[in-house]
Amino acid sequence: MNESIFKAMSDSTRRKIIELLKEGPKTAGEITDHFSYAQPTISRHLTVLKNAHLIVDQRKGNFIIYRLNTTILQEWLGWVFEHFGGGDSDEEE
Amino acid sequence: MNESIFKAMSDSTRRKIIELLKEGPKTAGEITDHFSYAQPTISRHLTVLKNAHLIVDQRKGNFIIYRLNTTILQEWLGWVFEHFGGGDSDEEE
DNA sequence: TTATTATTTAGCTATTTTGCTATATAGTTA
DNA sequence: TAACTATATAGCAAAATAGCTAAATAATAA
Repeated sequence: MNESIFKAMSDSTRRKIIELLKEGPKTAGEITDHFSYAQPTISRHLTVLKNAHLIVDQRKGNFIIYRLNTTILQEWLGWVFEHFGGGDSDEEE
Repeated sequence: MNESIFKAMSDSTRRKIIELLKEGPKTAGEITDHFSYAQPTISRHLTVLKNAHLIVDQRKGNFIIYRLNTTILQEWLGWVFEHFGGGDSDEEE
């Protein structure tokens, strides 16, 4: 569950896609245009992000619009901080 | 640079190792004992974490002591938050 | 020096990942 | 219906990952 998010996040192209979608929803084509990879390659990256529930898609005529799933992203950030932030051996004031 | 950290973080065993080391420094053997993987397998995970500079090692006689590199971890958390936290389309108050 | 202990490194296999091209699908337009 | 557009899926190849066992290394102890 978190596992699929970490895996999704471990690829730099996918991280860039997430940053793109922070600006707002975009079609698959618009996303593809930001990269120099073939269209199916980006499509599969989108699938990975979708399987991790980090993004959500919605058909609109011919296009498919992707948008960030803010909730999941925030939850993940929360989890990451809980587990890796604070509470070190050496940092006490 | 960040890439190697994300890759290191994308494996659940390595994340557990980091959580272990948050309790304090441990020898490779102590770390290994927490898992059911063969000792060389854990050793390689430690190498991955070391290459990402998330942990640091120090020989002490026969043993090798691993400790968390708190600085790098904090930096990474900061980066993650900068890039993925806040600033959504939908969340304004 | 030899043996023992803790750990890493080498080398192998199976699986997963990431890219590609070619093809299929869904929707729109003529 | 036929053609066109946007996107996904299939299938392949190369590379990376994660596990294993066996062997090497470094330090200590006898």
